[in-house]
Amino acid sequence: MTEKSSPLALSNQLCFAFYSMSHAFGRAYRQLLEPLDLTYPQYVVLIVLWEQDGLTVKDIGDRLFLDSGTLTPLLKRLETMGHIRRMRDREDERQVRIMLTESGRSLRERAKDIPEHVGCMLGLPPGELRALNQQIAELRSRLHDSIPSPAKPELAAKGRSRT
Amino acid sequence: MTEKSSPLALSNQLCFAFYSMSHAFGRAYRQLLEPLDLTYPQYVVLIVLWEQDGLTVKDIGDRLFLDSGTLTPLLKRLETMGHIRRMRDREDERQVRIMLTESGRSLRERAKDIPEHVGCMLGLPPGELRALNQQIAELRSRLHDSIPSPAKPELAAKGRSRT
DNA sequence: AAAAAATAGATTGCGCACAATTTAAATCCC
DNA sequence: GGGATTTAAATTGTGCGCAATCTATTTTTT
Repeated sequence: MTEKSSPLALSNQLCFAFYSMSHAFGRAYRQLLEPLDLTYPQYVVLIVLWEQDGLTVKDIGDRLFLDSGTLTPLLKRLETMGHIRRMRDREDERQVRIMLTESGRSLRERAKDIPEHVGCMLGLPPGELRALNQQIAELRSRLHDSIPSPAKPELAAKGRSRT
Repeated sequence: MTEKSSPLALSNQLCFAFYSMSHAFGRAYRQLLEPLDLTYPQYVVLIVLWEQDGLTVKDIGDRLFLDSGTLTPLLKRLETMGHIRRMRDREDERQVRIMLTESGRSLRERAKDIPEHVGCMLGLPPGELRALNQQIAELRSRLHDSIPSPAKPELAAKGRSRT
């Protein structure tokens, strides 16, 4: 077995393909988001809130597969920038709700061309993009299902019990 | 246009698919690598060195699309753990060469079943895995080609001039 | 030969991402 | 009603990942 065909060869590691591609996306988005003074994770959080305002930190974490250790500092920075407000839920004070401000809402208009920009960079027809998106979402589910973890993403934990 | 079919909808963001999948890989590998006391990026660097010992920091950076700000601290930790040695090149003192120690070489034997483990988690036939790997590598090249950057990965810069 | 330019690696600063732990609030059980 | 358990968010600690800058060395240009 040559080095190139070894299961350990770098070029055979699907994980590295995703790792490096994710960083390449990060670098591409960094330039497109720089005029909005946003980082890529901040932009992703705003996308979630543009779809549905008033979500809790847990809601956002479930959608993005991120935990509160990552989200709390990030949301505090967005609040400092004036794009959101963080408020304890009146009915359940364990929960913090995230509301968009006028400034946060207005960023959506400025961001609306970004996906098309990136689509041009990739040169991927919409049908292929959707197919790849769907394939990756399925693989992600399988990985999530396979990871024994106390803080499992909600949708993976449904219907499953752990011993 | 409904929220779900908007170009800004989270479920339509290929970047988020890669971002979240990369993190899912990280979590999966964390458990498999914990017995070897390695982080995922350290493991990826070792994979490169198992293929070819004695590479420079720049060589490793080119292979992994990482810069020296990321690699230098990581390599120092691997050195502290006793898995590698860092040495200035005798002929060109700008370059630092990375040599595996006996400890670093022996980790390869312990790591050899990890890709199969992950393959089981994904449930992807080898042919599909290779096809996906190749498709992602192609997309990564296109993204790299599209990013105007002073520190462009070497292979993207070949044959291209910038004005 | 000497100055200028380029290259390689290291450092600084900042923003994540995650595991583990802590704090506060809500729910459940006796 | 009160204690035990669970849940949500925050905090602590650590390891990246990147941009910008700095230092040292090599190469190129004058």
